[in-house]
Amino acid sequence: MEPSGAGAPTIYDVADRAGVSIATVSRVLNGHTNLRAATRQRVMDAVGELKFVPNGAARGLSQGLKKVVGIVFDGVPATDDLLSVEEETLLFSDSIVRGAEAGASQLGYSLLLNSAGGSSGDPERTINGLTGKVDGLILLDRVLPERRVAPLAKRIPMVLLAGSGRTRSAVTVRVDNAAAMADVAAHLVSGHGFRRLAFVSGLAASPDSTTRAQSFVASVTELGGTVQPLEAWAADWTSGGAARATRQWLESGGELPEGIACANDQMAIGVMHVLAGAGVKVPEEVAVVGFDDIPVVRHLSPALTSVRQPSRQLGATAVEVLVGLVEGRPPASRDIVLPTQLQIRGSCGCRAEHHGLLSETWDLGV
Amino acid sequence: MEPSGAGAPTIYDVADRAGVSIATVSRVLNGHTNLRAATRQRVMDAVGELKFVPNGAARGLSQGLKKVVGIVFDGVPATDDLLSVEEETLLFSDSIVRGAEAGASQLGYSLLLNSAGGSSGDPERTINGLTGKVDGLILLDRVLPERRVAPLAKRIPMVLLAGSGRTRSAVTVRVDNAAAMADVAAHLVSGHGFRRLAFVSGLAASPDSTTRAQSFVASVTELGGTVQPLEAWAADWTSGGAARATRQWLESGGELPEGIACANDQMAIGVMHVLAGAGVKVPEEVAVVGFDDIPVVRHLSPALTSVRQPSRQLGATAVEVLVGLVEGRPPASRDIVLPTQLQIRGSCGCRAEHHGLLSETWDLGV
DNA sequence: CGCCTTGATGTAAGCGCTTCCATGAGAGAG
DNA sequence: CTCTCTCATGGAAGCGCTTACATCAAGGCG
Repeated sequence: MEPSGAGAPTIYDVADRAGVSIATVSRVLNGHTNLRAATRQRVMDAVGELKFVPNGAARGLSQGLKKVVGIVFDGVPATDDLLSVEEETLLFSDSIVRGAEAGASQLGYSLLLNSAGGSSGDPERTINGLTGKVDGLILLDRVLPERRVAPLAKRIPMVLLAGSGRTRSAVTVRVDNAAAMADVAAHLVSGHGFRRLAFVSGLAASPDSTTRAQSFVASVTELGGTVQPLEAWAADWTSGGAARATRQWLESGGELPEGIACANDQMAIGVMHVLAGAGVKVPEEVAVVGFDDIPVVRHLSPALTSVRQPSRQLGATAVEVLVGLVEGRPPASRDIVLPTQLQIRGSCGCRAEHHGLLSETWDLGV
Repeated sequence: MEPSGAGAPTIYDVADRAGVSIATVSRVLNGHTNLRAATRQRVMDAVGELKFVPNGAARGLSQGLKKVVGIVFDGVPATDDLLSVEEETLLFSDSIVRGAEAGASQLGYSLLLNSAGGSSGDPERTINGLTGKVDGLILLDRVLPERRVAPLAKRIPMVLLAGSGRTRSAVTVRVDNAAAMADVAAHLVSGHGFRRLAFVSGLAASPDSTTRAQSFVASVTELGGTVQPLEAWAADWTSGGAARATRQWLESGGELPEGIACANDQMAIGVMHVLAGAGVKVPEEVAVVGFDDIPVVRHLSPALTSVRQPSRQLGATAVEVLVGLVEGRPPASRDIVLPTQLQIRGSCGCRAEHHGLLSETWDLGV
């Protein structure tokens, strides 16, 4: 095998073989009209015989359009035995990526995958370099602080995925955090009749966390409930952090709320872990609700009630909007919001606990 | 924003600004020696001021090297509510992809992601089109039948991931299925002293399945055990299929083996499901072992003993080899084999069952 | 029956970059 | 002080493709 397709047939070879000019070949390749059927056929034959595939680089150069969009997610440490709870998070971005890939290929684009941050070095350098290889860029939340986004967005079409929606510098595609937490609040307060609630937040710097917190507090209050001080239940997105916060609250004699909503599932798991250790029964004594609906939460006992995000949709939509931007079509909105869905299970008190091998959501298709 | 980076600075702009020729700019950009320090500095300044990023397409065209490799995995139905066991499989290819991405970015390459098959139409067309955009291709097992691989591999550097290793047309990177099953056999026969075993296979057409089956049978036999007829326990990679096979065996009065090894985890889950339904205790009456070590199996009760594959490694290695191929370095071997590791848990009888909220492998880092 | 129109095809420029070759300016040697 | 030789730099070709423009043949019209 020659180093890198040396000797691959070019459009000239096809033209020679078909006895036409390269312009004609290009025309049939691009589906132009105004071509005699016989000519088109001869060209197609030559293409087939030579197994000609147009060189994407040349095409990109001459059209100023590479038909490639990039997606950047936050890198994770490159250990192979990452067996902690946090591994489950990956599924979230992976499934966004799958959605994006599907969307891209449907539009005739390819998806360039890049992680940034983590072990991959300076995210800004990485992203900047990418810029030359793609027509547009999708940034997952948290790969770049918001103020770094603006200058980049000026130079290349860009959409932010799962950002706050408050960024003015780029189009955002995200999930309706506020509505989701309103749902949770409604279910807990109106549905179950709980009044005294708590909210476990992620890092204070994260827009996702603050939005969820604010919306939860607002909704609960409006419905006549109260939320314990957010600071007391502040954590950092990890199960460990949430466990620590929960333990401190209990040990300091804090009153047990009737329901605890968490900004993500990992933290809900941490909370349940500590509660179980302290002999507090879920959901009998306190209800727990998560966010993200990562797969594993269906297998906890009780199974965790959680907010499901349309992650593939998120990815597909982001690509659609981005390609629109690239091709000069303005987006319908600068802030595109997708709906979530509350997955009700046992941890809020809605269903019996599950201790079996498999939960009922597993369809074995037997 | 202009449609697609129109007006982005080019190497000419940089040259003008720095008062040098484009050749010189190109040299400093590519780290050539033989440049006066002052010149280099002026160029770098201009690059910085203009925020110049070289156009990848132009570069690719002129060097005949795009610095992009593609990875093709098998597409899945694009439903967003794919809540079945099979969802967990995704984690396997996703984590290969992550490994590949890491490997690529370390080598200065980018990763082009593509699914083929499934809802994405004719895989061969997809892959063929990709050919023009990349310098080399990684194919995950099962995206293309082996005989279709050869002609493609002739035209572009290619590595097969998780293939049989018997393909002569392309370099293969895979896991040591044979050794893995030998480990399982050894553990069951020599470790636990079982003699009467069974093996649940995947689709007969899959090299992964046949290799695992053969190796298991050979090892068990050599160690003095016996394996029930493979045909009786033949399934199709899915939990439903395995459940069906198990049920049939039991209902037809087949003797319960002392241990059941499965070609993947989904099938192990299906088997355990049926056993539980039939009142057969695992691991007391029969041991069950899986393959892949997907995350969820740690949360079954009993937790499933399974073979862990170094999936990130697999991806990273594939990229390394591929880039070597692209750059003209022949691979160390045409068939690269990575080791697996047997994760011992409760389902083979090694540890107490786990009914708690969390299994002990979950490190909360509290 | 010649002129203008229309449709099919060829010609050539140019996309932004790398790189071979040429050029010119010092610098050391004679 | 002139002659090579070296090193830094510029000139220009060419990578494979698209596309504006030129060309040419055929047909409709007066």
